[in-house]
Amino acid sequence: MNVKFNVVWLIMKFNLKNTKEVQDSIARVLEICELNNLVFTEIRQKIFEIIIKFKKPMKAYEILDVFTEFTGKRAHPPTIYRAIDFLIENGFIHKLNSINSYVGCFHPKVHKECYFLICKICNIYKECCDKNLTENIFKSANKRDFIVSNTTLEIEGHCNDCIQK
Amino acid sequence: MNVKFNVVWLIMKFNLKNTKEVQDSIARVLEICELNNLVFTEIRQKIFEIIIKFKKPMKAYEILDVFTEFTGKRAHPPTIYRAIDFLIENGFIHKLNSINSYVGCFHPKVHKECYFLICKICNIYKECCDKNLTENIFKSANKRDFIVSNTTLEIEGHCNDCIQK
DNA sequence: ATTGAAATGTTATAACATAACATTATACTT
DNA sequence: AAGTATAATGTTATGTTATAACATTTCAAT
Repeated sequence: MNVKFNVVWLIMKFNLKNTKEVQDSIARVLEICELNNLVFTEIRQKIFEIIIKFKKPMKAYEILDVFTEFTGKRAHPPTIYRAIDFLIENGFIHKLNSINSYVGCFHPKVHKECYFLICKICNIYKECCDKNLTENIFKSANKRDFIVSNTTLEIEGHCNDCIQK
Repeated sequence: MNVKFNVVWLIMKFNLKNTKEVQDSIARVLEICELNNLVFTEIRQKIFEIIIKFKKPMKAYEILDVFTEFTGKRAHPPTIYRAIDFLIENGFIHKLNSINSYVGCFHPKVHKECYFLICKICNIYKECCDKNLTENIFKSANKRDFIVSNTTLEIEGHCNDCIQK
């Protein structure tokens, strides 16, 4: 499938804009890399930027297309997936398993567990932390003699904006 | 990849045994189909049986191989995926998005939302209902002006048996 | 300068899933 | 019972998501 037109359209539409939120997240990531001696290469930066600025969950091959578009040179899937691995590993982005997509993290390293609201209509997502809920999940699992290493909580439904319309 | 040996080995090992739990679930599903005029065809039954008796999350192509093995005639992916769709739609099985696998439901239609514990070591899963937790999730989402249509909660970690060892 | 580890480039293919259309089964009407 | 509409299945091909494997480059530490 030729996703190109679609992606270009989306880039134009959202222009990968630098909101305050996005800038803060990027600054925070740079800081974390500095502090932890993580090699935040050109490729990893570009890919992180694309994901965080896109504001919607991105498919790996969408990222690939936008990346290629941006840098001018043809990239291959492993390039994207390697960067994705790095970014997930360090908590800079998250994968939404229920829709095979990737989203930027707006408070990297601050939280251990968060969950996601995904609007089925506008496709926008929201990253949420709820300490109480997280504790509740751990407790529920522990009660069943289970040691939690990582959780996936994804909630699909309709966001407020789309309900209004 | 030739998954055949592996699957045969697994069938022999677990023998797709009819535990009380499995029997109850099958009986319950038959009942639900009866009540709701659902067409529970041979194919759908066989595939449901394989999944529920397997006791571990199954990949679609594993199901395909076991199904082919069982029925003696070569099946194609759409056959499996169609049955999977039917079974999920009616709440007889669930998909674990985080590991692209399918698991049988041990209390079909009784619950609306449940969550899953997946042991990283032995690969066994446990389907759990926690009314309190479910309510908590809904509340947390509603607080953020979000109307929930469906949730995915998958918890990876270590089960008690594997911790003991 | 040398070298060793990490990152990237490149090709190929594995793993997961569905589109599209042909055929068969079923159950409902007349 | 024959006709017919709908659902289910068969079949081929292909779309989508992700990784293996090996070659090359980069870059910091000695």
